[in-house]
Formats: sequence, structure tokens, C-alpha cells
Amino acid sequence: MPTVMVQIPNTPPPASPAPRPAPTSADVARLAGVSRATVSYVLNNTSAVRISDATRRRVHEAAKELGYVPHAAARSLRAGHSRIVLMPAPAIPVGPLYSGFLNELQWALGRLDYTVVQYGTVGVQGDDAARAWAELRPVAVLVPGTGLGPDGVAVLKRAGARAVLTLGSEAVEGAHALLLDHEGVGHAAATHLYARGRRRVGVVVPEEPGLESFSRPRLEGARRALRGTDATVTALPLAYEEEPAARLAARWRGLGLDSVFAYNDEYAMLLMRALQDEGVRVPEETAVVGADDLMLGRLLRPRLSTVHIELPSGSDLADLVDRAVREPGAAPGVHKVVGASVVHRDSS
Amino acid sequence: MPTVMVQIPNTPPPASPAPRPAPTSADVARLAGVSRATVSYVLNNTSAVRISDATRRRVHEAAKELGYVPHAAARSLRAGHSRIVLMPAPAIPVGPLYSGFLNELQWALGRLDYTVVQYGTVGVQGDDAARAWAELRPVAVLVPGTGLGPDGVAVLKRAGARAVLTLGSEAVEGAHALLLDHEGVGHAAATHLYARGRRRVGVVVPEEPGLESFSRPRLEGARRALRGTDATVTALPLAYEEEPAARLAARWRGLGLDSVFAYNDEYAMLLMRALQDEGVRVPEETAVVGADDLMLGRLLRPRLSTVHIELPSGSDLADLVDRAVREPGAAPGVHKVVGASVVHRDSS
DNA sequence: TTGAAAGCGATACCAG
DNA sequence: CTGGTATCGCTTTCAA
Repeated sequence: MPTVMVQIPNTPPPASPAPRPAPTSADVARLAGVSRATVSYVLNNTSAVRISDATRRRVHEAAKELGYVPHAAARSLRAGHSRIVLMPAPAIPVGPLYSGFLNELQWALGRLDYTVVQYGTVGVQGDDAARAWAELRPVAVLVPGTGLGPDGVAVLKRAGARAVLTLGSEAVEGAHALLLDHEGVGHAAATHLYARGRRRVGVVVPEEPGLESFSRPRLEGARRALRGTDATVTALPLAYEEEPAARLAARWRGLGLDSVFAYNDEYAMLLMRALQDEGVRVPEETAVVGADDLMLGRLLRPRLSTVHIELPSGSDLADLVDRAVREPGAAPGVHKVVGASVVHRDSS
Repeated sequence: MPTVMVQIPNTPPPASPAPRPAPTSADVARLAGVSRATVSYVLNNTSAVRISDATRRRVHEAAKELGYVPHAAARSLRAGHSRIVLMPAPAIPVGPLYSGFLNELQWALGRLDYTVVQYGTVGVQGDDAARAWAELRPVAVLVPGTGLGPDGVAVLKRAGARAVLTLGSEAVEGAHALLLDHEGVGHAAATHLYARGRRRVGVVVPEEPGLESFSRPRLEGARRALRGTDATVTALPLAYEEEPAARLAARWRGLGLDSVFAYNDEYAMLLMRALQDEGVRVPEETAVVGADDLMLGRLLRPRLSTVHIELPSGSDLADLVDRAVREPGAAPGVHKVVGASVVHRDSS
């Protein structure tokens, strides 16, 4: 659709090549015939000052006519703080469990009048990332997983962050921590398998990068659960592809395992399929347990036993953030999120 | 932990209750014994001006010592523009296909020196959302799905956005469009089923809110493919739960369908399991086709036929954004993303 | 090579 | 009830 541009006298030039600057509150003031201060009072409903209704109307109309939108940067520069809660956007494909949790959290923080910004920090590591985040002067930072050290926390605090929360398996100096207790997940799975009479337990460890901070503690938890018993734990590195799964299944009988905790439901599905294709009977020859309690586990045959993980509700976490922001002096709290419970179905 | 405050001469007060303000470039200048201008030159590597190496070192050291981090808001206020590319964070749980695409895109935009901000806009609709986004003065806005009208585009443009791109099934006045061609997906699936001799085709339509903008065109595409033939298309509303799926399966034979396009692979898995539990043989009695070509389709038995969707690569889209930003005068382009191809496996 | 100062847009104090 | 004005942190032009 070609567009022909014609210059018409006394008409502003076409917006495209020389877009006029965005209207400011000064423009609104001029159009409404009042001062900038008055505009600010009206648009922010400042209660400490009374403005005549006629003036209010004129200001609102002028603002609408110009399509005025306040400039967040200018505002927070003046205010000395923002209402931004910054979260690094997950760099790895994140499951439905976690992404649902993030959405709920966003919604809850939005209700508390925070602006949630997921900052795309791909390829920047550790404290450099913290510096990049600090440039936005967020009022709070919520970091999933590892990757933020005590120095990073200090950088953020010095940049005015009133709360730094980490959401992972270990606490970081100076930050509030939500301990997700992945160890508990592995522990629950292994305990369950042991109770069902299994003694040679495999634990799938995904080879995908970025999952170590979840997978390592899950493996460790399984180890801890069976330490001092007559059972053994074998780590099974596995990439999320059919071919590696088939190779693992092919040498399965040689491994002499009678059960496996497959990291999560998706890996469990992958491995269970490979085992069945190889003729290994589930659960008779090998019991399989997943984690995350996804829908797909209920759709498999046999139905997949899994570890249900009780995440804190988004609103709970939002409240926690809010409290931390309002009381920046308080000692960083460590909140252990327990709630790994086995859902026993047919695969174990 | 009550804190007693004592003013100690020449000593900063305890950091916790009255955190000292973040260091500014003026602080750095003072410590380095130079002017603010010099600090700015050094930290930004301004090439138009030559600073002695000794001064450079002093400035860098001072900055490091104070933990100085520039204030993004002040900077972009002064500059008159930002490098922010804003994307509304998806409000609905998003599949691995799409979330992988988003990550790739973020990475690519990061390489082009843009800051990707996923703005959590839950509960704000249409043009209100656009106003909220405009407050950040993003240089570009990338909106998936529907929900942005021509007015919203205008608001963003007036706030200085040099490019607005929509990513969905229909173009919006004034914005560049990436047409995802969901119709093509439905069309491909239905055509495939017809070619395999099926004549009574069901199409699953998810009941989950927020998916209409995907599901409607997929259904429409199937309708279009079979219009004027002897085949029929039946819409099948379905919630993503076991129970509704079982109910649908229970009345399946009464529906007299010989095939179904199940919206995507996950719904296909859900329905296929319910059908099999009901004794309906797949593909003999009913052929099933999914979409998105997820791993799980390969793990089902029978292996799931699916529609593979060729999304543009993240770098391609990033380049497109970059070009649109650099040439804001150009007429908004409409880029049709074709690439729906059937992967025939065993379920159809 | 470095410094002084203007100004980006919004807000809040203090006068009128 | 409304207007002038200083201020937030940073960049950049102009002088020195």
C-alpha cells in the first residue's frame, strides 16, 4: 500500500519523518491556560490542595486532547524512587508450574500498585547483571535461582532497592530468601521409593544448562534420604531428546536399577516412554517418579507418580515483598517453603 | 531488633533505618577531584573529547569505590529517548514453543543494545494498557495477540515510540504486523485430514480465556479448508481438565466424528487419552491431529500427527524491530509468517 | 584538558 | 485557590 505524501500549507508536516515531541505537562498547562503546578495537582488528585471544578475540567480536557501521558522517568527522578519491582526474565524455558506462579505474582504486585518489570538479562552474568538492574532503581528485586552474590545484593541496595529477595535453594547474604527446598523434593521421592521396597534408585539429572540449581539439590536430597540405608543412588545425566533417552533405556538392564526419580514429570515421560519401548515394565521392573504434578502425568499409562510442590501463592509472595519494602530496616528473613508431598499413582 | 540511634560526629549513621542515598556522578566527581562533566566523559568513553589517562583512572577508581551505578531515568530523561523495547508479559500460561521464541528474541535484542522490558499488565485492558506502557517512553513496543487498537498505537507513537509491532493474526492500523497465520494452521490440519479420507472433522476450541485469538482463527482456517467439500466441521469446546475431556469422550460416538484437530499437542494429548480410555481406537475410528510439534507428541502412542509452526527466528524479528526503529518514516509493513506444515505420524 | 551551566519533565514547597 | 521556582541525576555545549 504505497502512500503519497503531499505538503499542505499551514498543516503540520506528516508525523512520520519528524515526529513532534511527546506533549509535556507544560503543553497541557498552556492549552488549559493554567500553570504546570496546577496540572500536576489535578492529574494526581492531590488532596492537600483544592482546585475549582472548572479548572479541573479544563485540565482534563486539555490532557485528553493532547494525548498527554506522564513521563515515568521524570516522575521517578523527581520522586527519588520508583515502584518498579524488577525480576530477571527466566533465561531457560520455564514450565507451566513456574510460569503460572509468575503470572499470579505479577497480578498480585500490580494490585499493590507496583510495576513489575521482567528485565531480559540474557548473556550478562552475576554482578554485572546486578549493576544493569540497579540502573533502573527498582524499589525491589526478586531473583529466581542462583546467580546473585552478596556483592550483587550490596550493589542493588546501594542503588536504593529497599528489598532484595531470592527465590532458590540457598540464601544469599543480605537478601531475603525464599528457600524452595528442592532437596525436599528429592528427599520425598527417594523416601517414597524406599518405602515401596526399591533399593537401587536412579536419579535423572538434566544436561540442559541452567537447570543445575534445581537438579543438584534434588539429587542431593535423594542421596540424603537414603544415606545410611542399604539403598544406592545413581545419577543419570540425560538430555531432553528422544535419542539420548533411547540410549539410556538400551543400557538400562545393565545398570541394575529398580526405580528412578526422573527430575520432573517431563523427563519422567521421556524416560518412561523409552523404557517401555525397550520392553522394561513400569512399575514392575522399574518404578518411575516425576515431580511438579503436571497434567501430563495423569494422562500417562501407567499414571505417573509425582512429587507435588506447594509453591507459595502469588499474593503471599507479593505481600512479603510489600512488607520488605515498607520495612527496609528489618533483618532479611529466610522463609522455608516446605510442601513437597508425593502423589502416589501407578508408576511406582 | 530495636535500633538506638546516636549521632556520632563525622560518622555516617547506620545504613539500615536511614539508608544514605545512592551515589551520584557528583559524588564520584568529588571523590576523584574532577567535575561532573569529566566523570560523564570518562564513564561513557566519549570519543569527542580527550581525557588524560591519569584522570580516567582516578574516575574509574572513585566510581568503583562508591559502587556508582548510573541512573537510567535521569539519563534517558536528558537524552530524550530510551532504548527500551517493551513487551507486555503474556497473561496466560504460554507454551514452550512460544516462550522459547521470546527468550531468543530477548537475547537478539540485547545484542542490538536494547533493553527488553516485559511489562506485567495484568488486569489492564486495551488503550489503558497502552497508556501505562507509554509512560515508560519505550523506543519500540512489541505486542503479542490482540488487545491493541489503532488508538492505542497512536498513544504509543505520540509518546515517542518509533515502532509498534503486533504479533498476531490480524494487522492493526498504524503498526507493523507480524501475521502469525493461525488460519493456516487450521487449514493445514483440515486439509491433511481430508486427504486421509476423513469427512467429519471435529475442532477442539479451548475454553480457557485468553486463547480465543489463537483458537478462533485456527477453527476458521479448518472451516475454510473444507468449505465446498462434502466434509463437515464441528467445533468442540473443551476445558483443559481430565473430567471435561472424559465427558466429551463419553458422548464421542454420538457425535459421529471420524477425526479431530485438537487445537494443539497438549489438548490433543488430553483428548486422545480420554478417547482411548473410552475404547475409541486412534487412528482407526478417530484420527487426531495436534499442533506446535512439541516433544510430547513424539512420546505418545500412537505418535501424534501435528502441525509444525515455523516461527520467525528471534534474530530476524529483532532485526525487524531495529529497522523499524531506525526508519520510523517507513510505512508499517505487514509480514506474513507462513510455515504451517503437517508432520504426519501415526495418529492420523 | 577541564569546568560551569543549561535543561530534560514532573513535583512540591512557599508566596500571593 | 493558583503560580513561580528549586530540585532530582545526567549529558553536552560553550568557555576557559
